[in-house]
Amino acid sequence: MDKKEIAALFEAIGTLLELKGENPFRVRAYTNAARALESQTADLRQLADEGRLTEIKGIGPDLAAKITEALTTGHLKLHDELLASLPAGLLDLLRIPGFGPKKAKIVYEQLHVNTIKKLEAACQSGAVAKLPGFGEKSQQNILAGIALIRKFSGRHLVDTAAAAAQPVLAALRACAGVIRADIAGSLRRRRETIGDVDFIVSARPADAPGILAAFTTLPGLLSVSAQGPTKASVVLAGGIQADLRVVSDEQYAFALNYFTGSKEHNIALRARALKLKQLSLNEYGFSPAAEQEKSAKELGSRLACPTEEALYAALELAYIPPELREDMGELDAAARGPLPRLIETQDLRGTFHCHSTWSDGLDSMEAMAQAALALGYEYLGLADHSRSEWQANGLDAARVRQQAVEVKELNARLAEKGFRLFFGAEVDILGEGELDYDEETLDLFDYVIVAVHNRFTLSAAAMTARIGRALAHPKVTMLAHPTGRLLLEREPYAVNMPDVIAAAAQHGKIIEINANPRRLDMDWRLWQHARELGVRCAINPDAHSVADLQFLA
DNA sequence: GCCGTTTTCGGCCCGACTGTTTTCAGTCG
Repeated sequence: MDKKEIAALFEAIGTLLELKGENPFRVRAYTNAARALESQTADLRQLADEGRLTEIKGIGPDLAAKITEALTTGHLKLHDELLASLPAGLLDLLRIPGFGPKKAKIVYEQLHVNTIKKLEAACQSGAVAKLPGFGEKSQQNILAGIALIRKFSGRHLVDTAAAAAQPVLAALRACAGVIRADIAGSLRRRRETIGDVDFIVSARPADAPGILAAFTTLPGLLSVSAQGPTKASVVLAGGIQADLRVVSDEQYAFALNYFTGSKEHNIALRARALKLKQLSLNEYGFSPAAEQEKSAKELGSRLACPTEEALYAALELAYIPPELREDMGELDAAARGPLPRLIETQDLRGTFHCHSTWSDGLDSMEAMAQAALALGYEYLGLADHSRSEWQANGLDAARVRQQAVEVKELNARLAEKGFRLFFGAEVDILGEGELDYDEETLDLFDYVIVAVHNRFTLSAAAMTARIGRALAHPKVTMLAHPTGRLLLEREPYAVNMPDVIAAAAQHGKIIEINANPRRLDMDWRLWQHARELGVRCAINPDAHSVADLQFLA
């Protein structure tokens, strides 16, 4: 077991103890210990061998013994016992937003509810609203939360999916008989969350069985759910579903395009093929619309397209990069002429939304600066959390002053390398749009990012007005990711984007795109609108560590 | 369960929001 796994065990024990109604400080000891382990750089086994585990802050004699137990036996007796003493589904209930251990305990004890399904039924029957501490509103919120979970269940963050997919792609490309191989689907479109990973391979039919066999026997697979002559489905480690389709090389561009999607983009593309060329488009090729009664596969393509570029050209469209294929205006734009060049990672000269160990970052300011330098960046902006983000170790005014001194010292040393650190902050928008620092403190920063971290349930109009007031502040430079970050099982807050863009235009502020660097997860007509209004948009994903910076690159 | 220029038990670091309360508890970040 490594420290990450042990940290996860401690985290789980904390949750289980909370469900049992244990002493909250004992619970906190486990969660604190989990954090402490995650940020530990030293080798745990070595510390254990030397009897130095208790030197880690938050680890006492008891937890040190548990770490040793986990290291030697691979599991924890306490964890096993806790799991056995509670119904398995109970933990699942905690995935419902706004539904914590205390509420789970109540519904379990009073209604014997121990699964999401039973909880849903209890809400629908009205039984939950009658429980002490619950009401009609809570009952509705639980139902809404369950719906949300269903919507996002089984989705994975793009970096997790990409990390799982890369070795598979490499293995496929190394297979005998593989002519071309690529990742398709939402991972190719670089969505923030990925349902499953699609691989497309072209090969001669004779080579297909070998390729499919290699795919279904990859090391580390959790299971094989389907295997046929041209298609196979497996579950990769981490629970990510992956599909492989093997096609002929003539079909490759069509298959890649079809399985890259999005569905909406495909529909629009097929409609264009029909309307403009009287051709039916599917995953195997173009065929005359009049001959649709024949199987599309059998017809093959009447219009050879060796590449996606050729496919788009056949429809009199400029090439549309996968990141833009959402039917959000990209077809119209591609019909008018070449699309604007997308920003590539090599275009990045620096980034402005970095956290350090001063707040909730994992690496020091100097380590972050050195990493940025190594990536060839010219600058790096540090924007640690403000006072109100206490759980993220947000800085009060006194610590901001100390940090300013350190930044100055670092800059004195980095200047000779042609590198500069900018001193900023990610400042919470409070109440009705006030900022989390006084004017004197705000004056210490080179730039200020304002961010929404609370009151997520405000109406779009109220949230937009609140953001507008914050943007009006003269010290504010930019607004952090205004759609909110799409987290798994979390909905971003509601905001009226055209009005936010108008407010940014009025006050000359920058809007930060805190998403995948090449991807604007928003109707890009809106961004065009922003550009017309003179609003600058910054690709500025927040980085909490050197690893984050490197992932970005 | 951890921590301590509080050395041996008592405290454990916040604040906003929501929904249920008629003065507060649960959840979240």
